[in-house]
Amino acid sequence: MITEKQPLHGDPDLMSQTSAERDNGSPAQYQLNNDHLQRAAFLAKSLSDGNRLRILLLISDGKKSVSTIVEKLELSQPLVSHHLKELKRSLMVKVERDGPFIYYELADARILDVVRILSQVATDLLSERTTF
Amino acid sequence: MITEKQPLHGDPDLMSQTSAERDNGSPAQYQLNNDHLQRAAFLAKSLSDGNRLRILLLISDGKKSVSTIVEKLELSQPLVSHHLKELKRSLMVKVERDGPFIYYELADARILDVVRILSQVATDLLSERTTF
DNA sequence: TCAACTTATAAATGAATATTTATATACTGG
DNA sequence: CCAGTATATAAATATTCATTTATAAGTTGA
Repeated sequence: MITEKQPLHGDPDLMSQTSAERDNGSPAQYQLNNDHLQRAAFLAKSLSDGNRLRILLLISDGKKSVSTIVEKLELSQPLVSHHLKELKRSLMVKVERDGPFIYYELADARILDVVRILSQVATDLLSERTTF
Repeated sequence: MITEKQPLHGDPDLMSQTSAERDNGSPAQYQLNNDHLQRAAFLAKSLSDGNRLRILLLISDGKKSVSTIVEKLELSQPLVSHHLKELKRSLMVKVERDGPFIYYELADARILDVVRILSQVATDLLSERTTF
């Protein structure tokens, strides 16, 4: 069997989509086909943790070492490493070594744009809900 | 009656953040404080599943009944209901009843903007990575 | 009321994930 | 090489989550 219908969660990577199986009839309403959606979902998963967003925000104005992130965010060092690994897996950060230090930097400024929009939308949705 | 459901255990809500505890020294670099990041993370979690993105895309050009979503996306009805519940929890969909049919509609067009940006960023990050 | 249809919920299962604690690996100066 | 520092990884745990199967609940027309 080659193609399963459900996108199984095996050991996913950003590039683990091989399909372009069927277009389901719907003419890619907004230029978004299923592969596009899967990739977007993959990035969204990386953005779905508050501590990772704090890390992304912190490294958005220039590279920071792991120890700097640990100090500024008051998180344990293994936890920061764990989250950085996830962010690296989704290609959201660039990594650079300088001696014993390893510097992480936001890979694409649009990622922070997305976070800002999400924050604004969340605020608006909440106010719409509570305004009546 | 319409939108209020009894929580099973104590499931979180978009508004479960009450803090504004500390600003951690960092001066809200981009107008984003910790609460903003938590709310953004909450929405991102709703966007982190491919099937939910498929649903959001489908209902982005007008309300659709559950059965329509089931047919077009070829997902089981309980699975669609489950995802719609999650989308409702994050306030991303508006719900409207008409007889036996229940129609779901995208609550805010910017949500689809976010999906598009994420898709584009993912594509770009992949090409940057594989181009060398 | 009954029967058919539409949608929601419950229970079960397996996989993913965030966090902690403990340990390993890698780099540098002496 | 050694000691110290910086970072990563392993193991363990508890929680969350996507999916399936089965069943309930709400709506409408007869």
